[in-house]
Amino acid sequence: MRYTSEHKQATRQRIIEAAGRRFKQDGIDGSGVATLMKDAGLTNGAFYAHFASKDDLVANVVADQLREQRASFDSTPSGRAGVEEFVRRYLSVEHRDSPESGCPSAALLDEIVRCTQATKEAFTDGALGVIDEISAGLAPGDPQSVRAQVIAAFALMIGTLQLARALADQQLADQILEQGVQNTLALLPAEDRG
Amino acid sequence: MRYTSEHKQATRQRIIEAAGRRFKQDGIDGSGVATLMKDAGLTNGAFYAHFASKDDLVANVVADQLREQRASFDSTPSGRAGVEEFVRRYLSVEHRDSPESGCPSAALLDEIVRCTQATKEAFTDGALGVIDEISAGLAPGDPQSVRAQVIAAFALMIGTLQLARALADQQLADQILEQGVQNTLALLPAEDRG
DNA sequence: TGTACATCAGTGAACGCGCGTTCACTGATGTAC
DNA sequence: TGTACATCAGTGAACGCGCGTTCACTGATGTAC
Repeated sequence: MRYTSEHKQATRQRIIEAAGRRFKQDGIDGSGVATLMKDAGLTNGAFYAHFASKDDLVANVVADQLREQRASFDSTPSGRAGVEEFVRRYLSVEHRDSPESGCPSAALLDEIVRCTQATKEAFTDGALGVIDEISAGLAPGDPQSVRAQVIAAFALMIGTLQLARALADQQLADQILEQGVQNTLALLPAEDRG
Repeated sequence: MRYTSEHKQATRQRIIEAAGRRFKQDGIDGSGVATLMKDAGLTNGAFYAHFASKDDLVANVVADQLREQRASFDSTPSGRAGVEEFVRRYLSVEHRDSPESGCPSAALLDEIVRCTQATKEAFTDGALGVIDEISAGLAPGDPQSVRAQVIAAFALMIGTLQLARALADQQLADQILEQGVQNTLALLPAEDRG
């Protein structure tokens, strides 16, 4: 089956996106190459025509996931209102109950810590991209002025979502999400700047 | 080798503590039973005399880790000063660089999400124990009044430590820890109550 | 007190299985003539 | 335009390995007499 180079690129992207969903659902260690390829509608042997190793895929998936998250924020309204909407969606029951289509940091952060240097670098670049995107939304003229607050808000959202997911008591988890929204909004600058 | 029942209990505890360290370093999925037993100075076959399965061990490790964390907080000075000391130690470079002897939530939270119900229940009970211990330290007469703030502070500390560990840029990670201390202290009640 | 026996924590080899990875092969398409 | 050939994305079986788990066995200790 000889195809155009576009075709191969499209397949590669399909593998990366399917792996993103699977990793967030079952963990990186918990997802085998054969399963990932089946998710993408292929057999295991084709994997190494696209990636040098599973570690190589992981780094690409992390980069792609954060690029995607940045893009999703880019399409929300700018300014304080947009950020508030983002925070409420992030700390929603829907997001808590659907990790496979949600934030890669909340689902994978402590596995990423144990990954290769390349993956950690992909995470660093991607996470700073997301943070700068949010900062620019809040303070278009001077994103640096709010960056520390945005990082703190992001850390609080990640920790809150992880806690809400891990708790066996659903009512308590609901409460924690609600409180999380208030606490996160309080950490962010009240008015648009710049 | 017939021993007293104390001996068996001591061995069991040794396995649980060794597994705690190993899990926090290499992840739950990343730690095999044979490795865990070798860490405890035993061979793999003895494992099933102590635990029904690896899942059973995981639930016991999670419970033990949080009990330990609660006890470590119990031994810090009470009141706002003690909590501040706790926060600074939690968000220190030493804690960032030694996950194997650190907070189980920061190292394992998103793996715990994917564990059995028994493990999530062990986490829920243990985490509430830690949170109530901290709350009681801050407001001895009325811990409930500060519980939501303590939960938010805990979530922020977990997210911040995970971010600091995942970032490939160490200088940035250092900054994030420092800012994390300020933000966490700001979330907590300023004065002792009760 | 001294000896024979029962107990059972721990050993270490083995089980089937899924892991990441390799490789000989297939066959639809693009290209050369 | 029609045909022969080269390409190479994808197939599927196989590799050695470590996984979680099982099991026949060992041998130091506590107990019975």
